[in-house]
Amino acid sequence: MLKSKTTNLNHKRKLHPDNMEEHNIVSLILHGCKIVKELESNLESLANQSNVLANYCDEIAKVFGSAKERLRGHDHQGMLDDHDQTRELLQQAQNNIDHASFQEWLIRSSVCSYTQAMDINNTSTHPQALLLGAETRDLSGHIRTTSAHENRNMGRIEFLGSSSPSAPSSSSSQRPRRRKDDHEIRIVNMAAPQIGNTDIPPEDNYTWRKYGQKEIMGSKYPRGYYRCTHQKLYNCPAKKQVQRLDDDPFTFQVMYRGNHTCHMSATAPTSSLPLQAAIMSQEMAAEPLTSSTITSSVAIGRWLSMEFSPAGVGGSSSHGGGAGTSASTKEMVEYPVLDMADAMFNSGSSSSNSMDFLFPSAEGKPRDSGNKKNA
DNA sequence: ACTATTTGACCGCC
DNA sequence: GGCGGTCAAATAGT
Repeated sequence: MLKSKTTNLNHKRKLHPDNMEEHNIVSLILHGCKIVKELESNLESLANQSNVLANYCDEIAKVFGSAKERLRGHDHQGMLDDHDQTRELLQQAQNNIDHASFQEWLIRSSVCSYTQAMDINNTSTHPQALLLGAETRDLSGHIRTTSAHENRNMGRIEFLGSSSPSAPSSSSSQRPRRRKDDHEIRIVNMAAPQIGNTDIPPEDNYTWRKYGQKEIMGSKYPRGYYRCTHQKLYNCPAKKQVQRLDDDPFTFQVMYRGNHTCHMSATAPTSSLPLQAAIMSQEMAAEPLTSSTITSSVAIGRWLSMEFSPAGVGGSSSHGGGAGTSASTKEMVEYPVLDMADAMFNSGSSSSNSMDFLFPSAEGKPRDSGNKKNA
């Protein structure tokens, strides 16, 4: 009857306690950038010293690999939400490194080795999947996705497709309930925040509203039920269920159901950045997204997922609405990466911060009116 | 005042 | 009938 509020769990899910880690990661990236620059400046003189070059490459790969890992483990905690400091630090990185060489490095670097991850043709890629490096394949209606590389179960993603061949007949009850809708189901394992409130499900750059929690038979931990915050406003059907794994309480299993349609809203902010437009179009092809919720980790996930790999992208007809098209394969492949680099380094004259691409302002996020009860 | 979360009840499906 | 998904009143937080 009367609810006893458990206030200790009643924290807002926007808490991002470890700015320190964020700072460390960016510092790591900065360090990597410096090494790249150093290598670049010495490249000619070291051209015949393969050992030294190899050491440089190792170091670069190590530094960025480490940053990558920490980003992947960290972004779920929403670190990129509060990014003024990050923005500033990356701006320093921008000043620290030559534009063209970084573009080239981006293309060649192991940071972009999320390769298999990226399947632009795919039509059901979740941003989180992109971030975690998911590969998707259409298996006759049964789509399954797994992490391209990740030893831990974090990042493992499965696309299960609709599991309800028998659509429920629309109920004639007073409280019509839709059950087992036709939306595809995607399952993602995500690491729990290691710092702060580990009860908080990892961020996935959407805004969710919890509408239920249930003890599940045979499971140690309850399952939380969330729906898109914009469900009411934009009739967005996206939902997710979050549950800790029995054998690994530090991992959440997140089941996504339904695609976000809230980006359709005319109120959703738009971007002027060409790359973001390209990303948007890819996102649109992949999965409806609200531009207001394309936040940095998604952008970075996209970015990191890009690779100079014609095989991976060449056949994509849905590649970038913004990119126009009949460009050579290489151009088409490079376009997103170069564009991203352009976005980063072309200080441009526009007042808009080029870092906005990576760290869009939080103010763009519309707040939802919520489903107020008609008491 | 408004929004988000909690939680018992309700309901559909197996 | 049991389980899981959802509803919605109560309540906490801002």
